[in-house]
Amino acid sequence: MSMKHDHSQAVKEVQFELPGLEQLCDLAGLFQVFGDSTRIRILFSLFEKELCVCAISELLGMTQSAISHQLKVLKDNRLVGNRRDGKTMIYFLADDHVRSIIEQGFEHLTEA
Amino acid sequence: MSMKHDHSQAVKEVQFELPGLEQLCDLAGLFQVFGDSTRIRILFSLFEKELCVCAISELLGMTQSAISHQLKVLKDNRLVGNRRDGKTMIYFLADDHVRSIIEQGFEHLTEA
DNA sequence: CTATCATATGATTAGAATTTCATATGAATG
DNA sequence: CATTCATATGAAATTCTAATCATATGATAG
Repeated sequence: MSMKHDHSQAVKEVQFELPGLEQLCDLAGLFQVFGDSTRIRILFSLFEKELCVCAISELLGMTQSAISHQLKVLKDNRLVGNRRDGKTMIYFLADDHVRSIIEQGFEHLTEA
Repeated sequence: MSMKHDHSQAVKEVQFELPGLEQLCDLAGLFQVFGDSTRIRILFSLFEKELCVCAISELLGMTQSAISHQLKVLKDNRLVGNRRDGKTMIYFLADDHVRSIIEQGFEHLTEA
């Protein structure tokens, strides 16, 4: 933790430019939502068209409960929206930012 | 898990367009790396200038060990590179993709 | 070549996160 | 209004993750 050689100058410079801790935690929190294969698969599914919970669980071969829980996470983070249609609940992508974030990630993978 | 109303058509259509499971898992894995506040703070620090392990741990107020462990994760995922300079090890951002991914995330936060 | 500094790493531990299971809610239908 | 379908949710259980602690490695200086 402590150190003998000096870098207080570099530390001060960087510290000055660094965004606040809270903001950086929020950002990490956002990426964390994308950082789960189930949620990523849900988001990709919704790229194509809006879908009900039932269809998503069938599509991904997972239980309705697991999907519902993850949809709640996505909704709490405003990455998806939903509307009721009779008994079923239809989920859709909240906005196109979601697309661009995911596409950036995809590029990083495919170019390396 | 099973369902009475029919959406086999929607499921098939989306299934056709969906990337492979392995690729989606890789993508989730990439975002997971960004999804930790310590790692995000390290990356932001490196936005400004390259830094040694010691400087980063001082900057973030965390132990050298914790920082080293996270730097390893970042390096394994090719988000940072490093070079040795005498006894110290200098870390730097691997490429500008890292910047654009993070900036996309930032925009999503600030616009909502 | 011994001591010291800087970093890396393995194992453990503590805290999170995700799935499962059971059950509750809410809407439609007869 | 009782039943069924679609979804939501709380709690328990299992799996993962990140920080800590102790120690190892690698480089330099004396």
